[in-house]
This record gives sequence, structure tokens and C-alpha cells, in this order.
Amino acid sequence: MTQSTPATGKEPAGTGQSASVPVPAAAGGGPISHAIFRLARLHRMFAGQLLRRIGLHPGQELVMMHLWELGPQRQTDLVRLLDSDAATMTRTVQRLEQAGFVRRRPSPTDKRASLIEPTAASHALRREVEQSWSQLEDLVAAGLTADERTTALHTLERLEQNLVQAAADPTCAAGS
Amino acid sequence: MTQSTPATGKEPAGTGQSASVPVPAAAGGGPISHAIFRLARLHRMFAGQLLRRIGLHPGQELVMMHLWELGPQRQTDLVRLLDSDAATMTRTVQRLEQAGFVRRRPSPTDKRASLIEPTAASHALRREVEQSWSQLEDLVAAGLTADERTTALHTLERLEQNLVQAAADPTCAAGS
DNA sequence: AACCGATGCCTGTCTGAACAAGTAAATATG
DNA sequence: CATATTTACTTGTTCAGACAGGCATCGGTT
Repeated sequence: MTQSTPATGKEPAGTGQSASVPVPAAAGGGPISHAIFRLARLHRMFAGQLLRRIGLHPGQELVMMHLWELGPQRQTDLVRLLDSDAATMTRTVQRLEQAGFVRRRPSPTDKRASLIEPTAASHALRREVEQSWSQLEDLVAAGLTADERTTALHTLERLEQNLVQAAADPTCAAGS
Repeated sequence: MTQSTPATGKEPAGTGQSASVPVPAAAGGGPISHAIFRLARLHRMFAGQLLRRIGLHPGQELVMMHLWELGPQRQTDLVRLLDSDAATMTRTVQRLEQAGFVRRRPSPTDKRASLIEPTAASHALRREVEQSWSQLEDLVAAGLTADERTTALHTLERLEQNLVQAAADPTCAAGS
């Protein structure tokens, strides 16, 4: 019971939450956290359903987008670009390779590394992927004016920046 | 939609993104989606690190919070409360049981169901879990006034509502 | 009573994500 | 040149989440 009631006097149960958004008091201690959690979940679910149609799993499309745009990359580069994990990238690339969307070529300058490049077959997906992203964006930002979208984006980035800073801050308990 | 028109758009620069937020043009087609994605990722990571200290994995704490608050529940109830999956719940409960945080008791009225209840040992975690949630909330909303927090919460809920509505909307391509 | 659909739960499979550990090559250092 | 150290990648393990399928029970109907 940190602050179950925001100072602004918002009725907890009265926030017009639809039935599909169960907000038991369990989450009262972190309303924003809980909202992020739910939004992220829904968002990911939608992304998954859009991607499923084009034969990709969530996460894979990001790899492909970077490859399409930047050309062949080493796995390390992809890891850095996506802020992902080397182990995850290894397996994701393996699955993309198995699915025929990427190919591996040994790096000419480094025997440890291999260059990942999109296959011709993959380019057929590019449009659909970009379209899906636009579609998702329209879904999530439906009914928002350009101004409101900008504001929403700022809000999200503000929250993100808080976490980014906290990660870099030594006082943070979650510091790596 | 179609505002993206990323076909030739080499116009990344724009939004003055900070250095720690790699926003290659790949995400230009869905800035809000991308922001949600990144925020969620960071947020989850922090939650994971906070929870790790108290021996729980992300997701498990939600189950426990509901059990602490509502008392013994059937798995189906937990699934509905968390808007989760029956299969996932089965395994999550198994792990919580194995970890000694919950116990299973056959339902007196339904031979199919069992009641999941928190163990005495689990109650020792309750405070820490709630504290972690507060801590996470403070991290993610650091530097925001009460007003700004309310606004941020509204923004998140607005986006969520858009997705919820889209899910219910027959015109939605992502309909089940 | 017999049937049948709905419900509660479980298992298998596949995916991403994270952590730990290990291999091989490149690079720096002695 | 020989030895560390760093880098690139792989593998193993564990977890959540989603989907498909299966089994037992419950309920309502016939």
C-alpha cells in the first residue's frame, strides 16, 4: 500500500476500465507499470497475429527489417541494433535461415564471424511487413490526432528514458 | 496509415532521438509501436531483476499477488484474472508449487479443479513484492509530477483501449 | 439412464528471452 | 614469438507465452 490512491483523487474503480481490463487492487501499487504491462501484452499479441500471416514470429521481423535496410550484417551488429542477446540472435538467425529468409556467408575478414544477408525470397515479405507495422500503428493510435500521437510518443519516450537512466545510474538497484 | 510512405524515405534524423535509443529508419513506419516495444522490454527487464532477488520470475509475482489478495483460486480463475493462458498457468503453478509458494488442494465441489492457495512461506515475500512494484513504479515515473503521472497513465490506457476495441472489432484483421 | 457439449486441466511443441558456459579466432601485451 | 584478453558465436538450461490436442469431469438434454 504505497499509494493506492493517486493524489489526483482518481477513483480506482471508476477509471472507465472496460470489463476486459481486470484491475484488481493487486496492481494498485504500480498503476503505470501495470498499464505498461497490459499495453505491451496486447501490442505484442497484435503484432504476433499480423506477423503470423506472413510467416514470421515476433522479433524476427525486426531482424529482417534491419537486414533489408542496412544489408548484410554480422550477428553482433544485429545484436547491437536490436539491443538483443547474442544467444537469442544465434537461434533467431538459425530459424530465419531454416525458413529461407536469410543466408549466411563467411566473413571475408574475420573467420569467427559470418555475414547474414536477406534472401531474394525474403524481399517479397518486406512490403507486407512494413504494411503490418503501419497497420499496427494505426490500430494502436487510432483516433489520435497528429498532435496527440506526438504527445503519446513523448510520454513513452519519457518513461523509457527514465528506465535507461536508471540502468546507468549506480544508485539503481537493478544495475547490471 | 500510408503516411509512412517509407519507400524512399531516407528521412531518419527527425525526432532527435537520444543516443541510447537506436532508431534506425526500420522503425520509422511505426514510431509509437516501436516505443511501446522498447519501453516494454526495458520495463520487463527491470521487473525481472527486481523479482530475481526474491526468487520469482516475471509473471509469477502476478499470480502470487492475486492469491494473496483474493485467497485460494482455481487455475481458471487465475487465467481469467491475469488474462493469461491455461497451459501457461498450469506450468506456472507447477513451478510455484515446486518452489514452495503455493499449494494445491482438490476442489470440494468439482473433481476436475483444484484450488491454488498461497503457502505460509509465500507470505514472507508479499512485502518484498509490493515494495519491488513500488520501486519499479518510481523508477519508470521518476521526475514526473502527480499530474504528469496521471496523464501518462491516461495515455497508456488510451492506447490499450484502442487495441482492446480493435480486438473486438470485426473489421480488425487481427480478429481471432 | 444415456448422450453430448462445455469446462478444467494437462502435455507436447515451438518461439523469444535471459543467463551461464564453452569454443575458436582476432587482438593486445609481455 | 608466446601468452593473455577480448571478441564472435554456439550450446545448454530455464522461463513465459502461444497454439494444438487430449482426457476427465460436469451439466443439461433427451
